[in-house]
Amino acid sequence: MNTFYITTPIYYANSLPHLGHLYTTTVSDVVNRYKKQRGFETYFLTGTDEHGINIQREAEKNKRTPQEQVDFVAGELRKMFADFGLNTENGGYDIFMRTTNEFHKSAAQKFWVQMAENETPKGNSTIYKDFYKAWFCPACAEFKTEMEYEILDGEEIPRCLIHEKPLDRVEEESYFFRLSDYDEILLEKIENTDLVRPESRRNEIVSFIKSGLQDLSISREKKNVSWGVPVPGDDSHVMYVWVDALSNYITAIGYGNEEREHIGFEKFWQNAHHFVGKDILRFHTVYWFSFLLAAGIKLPKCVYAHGMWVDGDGRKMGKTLGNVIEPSILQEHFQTDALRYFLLNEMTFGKDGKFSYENLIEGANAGLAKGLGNLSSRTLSMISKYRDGKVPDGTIHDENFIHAKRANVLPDEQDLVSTLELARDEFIRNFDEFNFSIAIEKVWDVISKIDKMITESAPWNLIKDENQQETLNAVLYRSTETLRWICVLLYPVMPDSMQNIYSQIGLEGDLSEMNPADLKYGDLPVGLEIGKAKPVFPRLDKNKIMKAIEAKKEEERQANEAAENNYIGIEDFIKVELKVGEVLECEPVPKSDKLLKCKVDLGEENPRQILAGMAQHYSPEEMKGKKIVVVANLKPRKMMGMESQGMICAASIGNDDKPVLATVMEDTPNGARLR
RNA sequence: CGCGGGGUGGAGCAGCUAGGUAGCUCGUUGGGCUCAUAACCCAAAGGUCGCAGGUUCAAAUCCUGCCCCCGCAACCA
Repeated sequence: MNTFYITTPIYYANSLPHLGHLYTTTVSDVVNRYKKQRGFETYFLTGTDEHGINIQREAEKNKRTPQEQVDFVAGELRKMFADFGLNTENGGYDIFMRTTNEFHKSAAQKFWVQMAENETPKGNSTIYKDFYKAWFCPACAEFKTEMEYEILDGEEIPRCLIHEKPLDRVEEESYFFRLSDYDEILLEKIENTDLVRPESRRNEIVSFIKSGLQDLSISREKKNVSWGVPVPGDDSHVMYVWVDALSNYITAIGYGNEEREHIGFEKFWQNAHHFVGKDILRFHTVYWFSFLLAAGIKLPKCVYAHGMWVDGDGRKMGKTLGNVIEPSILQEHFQTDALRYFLLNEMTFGKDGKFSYENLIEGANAGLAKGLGNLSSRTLSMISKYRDGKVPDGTIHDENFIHAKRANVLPDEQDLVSTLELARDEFIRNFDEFNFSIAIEKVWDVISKIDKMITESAPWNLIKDENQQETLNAVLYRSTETLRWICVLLYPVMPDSMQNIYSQIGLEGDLSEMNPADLKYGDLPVGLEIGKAKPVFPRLDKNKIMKAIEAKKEEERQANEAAENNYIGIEDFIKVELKVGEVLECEPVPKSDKLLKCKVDLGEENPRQILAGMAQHYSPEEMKGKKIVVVANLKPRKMMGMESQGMICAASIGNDDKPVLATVMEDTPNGARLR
């Protein structure tokens, strides 16, 4: 059996699920189902990339361990995929890959070793150790060359041209991958082939390679980045994302480990397809291909870069603009199949597409409710009404030809058959090329043709005419048979709904196992008892849905506003008692580097004992007699065995938080309150 | 000269690689029909294909120049 391996990117586990994840995984799911129908043994991978400094930081921010952080994000993503029927139980992905899987870590190390053992095409060592001294843009997560940064007048630290932020000077020991030796072989593989698609993206990659490749840093010192896979044979380094993350595509199917061997690395890798967003195409071609070449592993069949969704006005989606499409809202208001149809139909695969809730509602109503759903409904209800719910024989005998012609119906079905066959072949051809929207359009041409046939032949008149009974039968049979074809063709796009219509026709069997290429006109059995007809695609009430969505967005916006701008009300401020005090006595705290012990007069009966962490910057003598500002109602706290009954306010400057005492400009009585 | 995408009837797009009557969806207007999810069918209106040059018998399509719009903090397919 032919095999087919499809992957989404493994999504970086430091952000919550969004439309982008949903889109790529949905498209991959559609292709996976399609290939299964076509008789391929398929394997479908999605998952999360869980290592690296950003995860570490995100974990810190959320007061979690890195493992807890990635468990959380991976869980959220799986939840979303399940909500949209993309999980294994619903016939979706075969593995939710995680780079923190133990089998992956050891296999990724094997991959590293295998690369290191070979020479580059130009006869050099593939991996070498060097010192890294370069300007690094944390935002790009990339080192910048002279061409990629600018030094503004009067500044010493260059700024990234993209982000316009100062760069970090990074100097550390690092393992390097000798990418610069792979330019020729990459061009040979990529240029003039279909390996990277679509063509416009391929050109971009080709010109990137031609502009010169720089060796790639593929490790970080463990003391800086601990959350990663250790470099084999050198515990002081962990792999920097690329080798670790990209190799998941092969470790998941059994490369370099026993746990996944049963999936079959040889079997599936020979027909591997990566679907990625255009923003990460470079990593999946230049880097990934070079790694594979270095390890002596065949390249995948195809890397396809799809476009991005922008909002209805063509702007990028983002939190600041508030135009993000929320998976939870999609889940709440729309059928999954309607969404799948929209995602596949609306975007010319490979280009950017516009997405708004309005577009989705209108698209689903036009294509599904008014189009396919209505066709199914009118066809089946006529069979119920006119033929007792049984599919009639569509043959028109010679003696009735004349009647059929009068009713604008062709006596034989040959015209319809060739239309259907052409549509089927075009559908398959375009689907094979991942031209989803064109493939879908072919089906809608057929829907339109049947709608037209029904209107022109007017079955509601035929039923009244004794001579037209065969004509009516033919119209009904042809419509129903077309509907059956459509179910098979569109199954990958809308699995549940097509199975639903299929059973309403009265047919049994699993569409997932029906090869569209095997469709033959006339396979719909005569006399078949149709099932109960019920609407498959309810018409969406645009006003109602938009109102609900707006209300929810407004609610969220207000919640965000309160949380985001860190304003506090006067009632919060007033809780803090700031008072002027005078340092009466001051001495260092024994065995402490930082603490000074002060007696401070706050105009109260007794002076307070306050410990302040400023010994490295102020001497006891300097402190004595100073008028200072104290937080008077801070909960007392013990430090170095002594109680501190307040806090001395100071500005904090520089990287080492050097304190600068806050004081008052004029003589002020002790105990005066600041407000 | 930062990088990239794009400018085609009211809206969203296809067509551009291999020049030859400008197409699709939605919307609008009028008509038809009633089996159907206020659906379906027919017809009409509506376009200087961003601008200016060039090549050509012929340019939305090829060449040159120009103008305009969008994305490029973080997250991120």
